[in-house]
Amino acid sequence: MTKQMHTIEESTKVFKALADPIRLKIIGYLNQLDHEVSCGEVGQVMGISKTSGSYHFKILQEAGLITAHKIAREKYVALDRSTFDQYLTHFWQNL
Amino acid sequence: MTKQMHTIEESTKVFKALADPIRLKIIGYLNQLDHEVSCGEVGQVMGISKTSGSYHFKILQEAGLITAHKIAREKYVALDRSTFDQYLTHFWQNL
DNA sequence: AAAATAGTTCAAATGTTTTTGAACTATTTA
DNA sequence: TAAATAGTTCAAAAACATTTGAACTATTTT
Repeated sequence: MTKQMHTIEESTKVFKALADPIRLKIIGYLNQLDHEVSCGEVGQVMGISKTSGSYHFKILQEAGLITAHKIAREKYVALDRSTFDQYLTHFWQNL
Repeated sequence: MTKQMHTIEESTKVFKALADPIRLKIIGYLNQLDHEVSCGEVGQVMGISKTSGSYHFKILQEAGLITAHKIAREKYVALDRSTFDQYLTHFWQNL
């Protein structure tokens, strides 16, 4: 609720995470589902290797764009919409 | 006014343009001024070489984030807020 | 006309991101 | 217990982005 200020470094990290076609497609997929899914499922749908998937999910997670938690063998991810709101929909308020 | 759909490639180009600290600072500078300024002035304020400035303005322009027009020797730039609105403030509508 | 100024272009160098496959950990199934 | 499955890590390779300086065009000033 309180006004958030972001450093240039934080903003750069978020926009770098968004600046890749695979990651944008992952975001689009997670958006239309709107519930948690395993990394493996997403990777299959995207047609990428598990190593590549692991790399891209790490980038998204470190930017705060997805949340993740492990259940047994599997890692489940979902969009963190608050981060999108802060950096994208409220872009001008942060600059 | 009409609903705009963007390809993954177009979105990637815009987010790549935003994914750099110098370019984010340029955007912040142009935002607070809210009138056209020459590339030279912006470059000086940012403390970058004219070659580097030329490169960054090209990236921003090709992404549609700034408009530019030449008057004699000088190139004047300003933010194109409609592009920011389409890709950032209306991010979810485009996915 | 010569010198200065604003910006672009080019190629080389440097730096960063992404992909790949092999080896690994942890969990589940047979 | 052995084999299969989900995901991570690592280092090397490949691909891409950025910086640099020199050479260039076009305009303005002296």
